[in-house]
Amino acid sequence: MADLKIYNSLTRKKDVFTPITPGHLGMYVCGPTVYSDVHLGNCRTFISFDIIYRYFLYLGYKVRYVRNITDAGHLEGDRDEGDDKFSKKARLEQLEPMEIVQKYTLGFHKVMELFNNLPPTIEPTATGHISEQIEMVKHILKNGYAYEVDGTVYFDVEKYNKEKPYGILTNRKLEELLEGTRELGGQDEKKGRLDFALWIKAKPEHLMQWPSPWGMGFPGWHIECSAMSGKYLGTQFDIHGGGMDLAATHHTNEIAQSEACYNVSPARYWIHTNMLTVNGARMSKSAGNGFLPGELFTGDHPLLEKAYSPMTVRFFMLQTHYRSTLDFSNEALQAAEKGLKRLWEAYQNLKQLSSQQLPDTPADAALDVRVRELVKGFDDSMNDDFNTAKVLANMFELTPVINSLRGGQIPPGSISRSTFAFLNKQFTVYLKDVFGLREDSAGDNGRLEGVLQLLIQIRKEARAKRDFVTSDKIRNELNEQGIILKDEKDGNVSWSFG
RNA sequence: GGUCCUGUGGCCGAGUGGCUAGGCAGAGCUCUGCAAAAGCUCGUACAGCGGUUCGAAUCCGCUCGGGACCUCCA
Repeated sequence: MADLKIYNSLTRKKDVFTPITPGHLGMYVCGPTVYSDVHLGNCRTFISFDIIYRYFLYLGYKVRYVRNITDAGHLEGDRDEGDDKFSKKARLEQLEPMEIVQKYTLGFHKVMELFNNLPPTIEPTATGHISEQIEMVKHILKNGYAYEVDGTVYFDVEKYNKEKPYGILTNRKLEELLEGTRELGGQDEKKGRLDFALWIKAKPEHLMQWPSPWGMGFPGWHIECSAMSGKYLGTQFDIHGGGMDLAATHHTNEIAQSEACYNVSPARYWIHTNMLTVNGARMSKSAGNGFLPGELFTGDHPLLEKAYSPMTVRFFMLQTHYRSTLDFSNEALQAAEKGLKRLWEAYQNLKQLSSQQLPDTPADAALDVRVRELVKGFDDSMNDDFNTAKVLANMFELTPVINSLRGGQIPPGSISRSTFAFLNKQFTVYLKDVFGLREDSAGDNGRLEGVLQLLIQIRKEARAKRDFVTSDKIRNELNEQGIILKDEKDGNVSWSFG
């Protein structure tokens, strides 16, 4: 099999992927902090990794895909003081912190399902792994890379940096980082400005706190990923992923923690997905320019001209490489909607063709070769750092061939039986299994189909009698209901939702 | 200020040193009772200026523009 190349943030180039254990993949992706609704930018990351997960499954790997739910700690701003996000939100909504967690976790899962993302194989929560996190902090303390001040434990970045480069993931030297850091007022307890908390002392009024060797407190905001990835994937595993915004702090600190604890770099390949932007600026919770998936599906947002379905959005994202920023606009979304429709209808035409008899030797050898090359290109493109956009381009090049085969513009038998089988299999597998696209309006199609066939039959009879008043009435009124009838060359009539 | 990424035809977007990306929109044609759909044809783009090269949108330098990170964020 051809090599799979992955752009590795650690080496800043495309590396050939070699698993630690042949045939197995361990992948950790930073999940959401469930104190509010996920917005579309978050979804992009999870969709990107869903495609990566699906591609490894397609390649036959046994994958352990761990994606955490952050439901503890995390202060508002890294000031090591004040409220954590859950307590704040809990007070705001007058709920228990765990009710907040439950509410937004359920919402998150619902959205993931709408986008047809496969669930990870393990989805651990931070609150469920407090003892593992405490153990890890103890270990780091014992190894001398952390210190305790009045119930709070800090990671000693400068000491660590003397032995191992701290900023390797983003290619920065400690001195440069120090220059960029502001003086933190009233933060005397930290020895170094870059030091970050592993464990934080809780004030009595804190809603979420746990006992520890250093008193009542809660975990710092990087340790959970280190503890849980270590627990479920081992101290070193294949792939660690997350949004690009996490690289500079969160992932940098994860590497430092794992090195300080186990003396090993946690992941061999780091994959970072790029941001979703709106009018050129990054979509983020704090900027307030975030779209919620629900607003998108209903079209209920000032910037949206209409509603867009989850599959349109998924397809829209697939048209751009995961490491490029993706700008969100009505025009782009509408183009995606139409493009997906075209692709989907080609797929349906392909299914219609499946029963045809084909020769062993193609009548049109050049076409036969071209089809094979395009289909083969699916794997080649994915092997080049998951180039989904290129795969789609190939699919679109195959679309007129499929449609012509169906419509008769290309005579049957032009391609061989084996080529057709290859096309049929790969087109289907890629569309559904690798890209995870599915029919949007799956619903009451069973009965609707029957009714439509009746109307199509009546219209056909009217047309045979040249009663175009009746035939046009049927077509036009169905059109108003959002159903489009299409007369095909051979006299067949197909329909689709407008 | 520091570390990076990026600038492609009307819009969105892939991309390899030399061969048509693709989608959407637009124009023409074929088919059709008409329409829609489908099929065919059409744009010769790569921020600017230099350099390397037989040859660069693709490599290097500079200039200009956009963005991310350095502070919670996928």
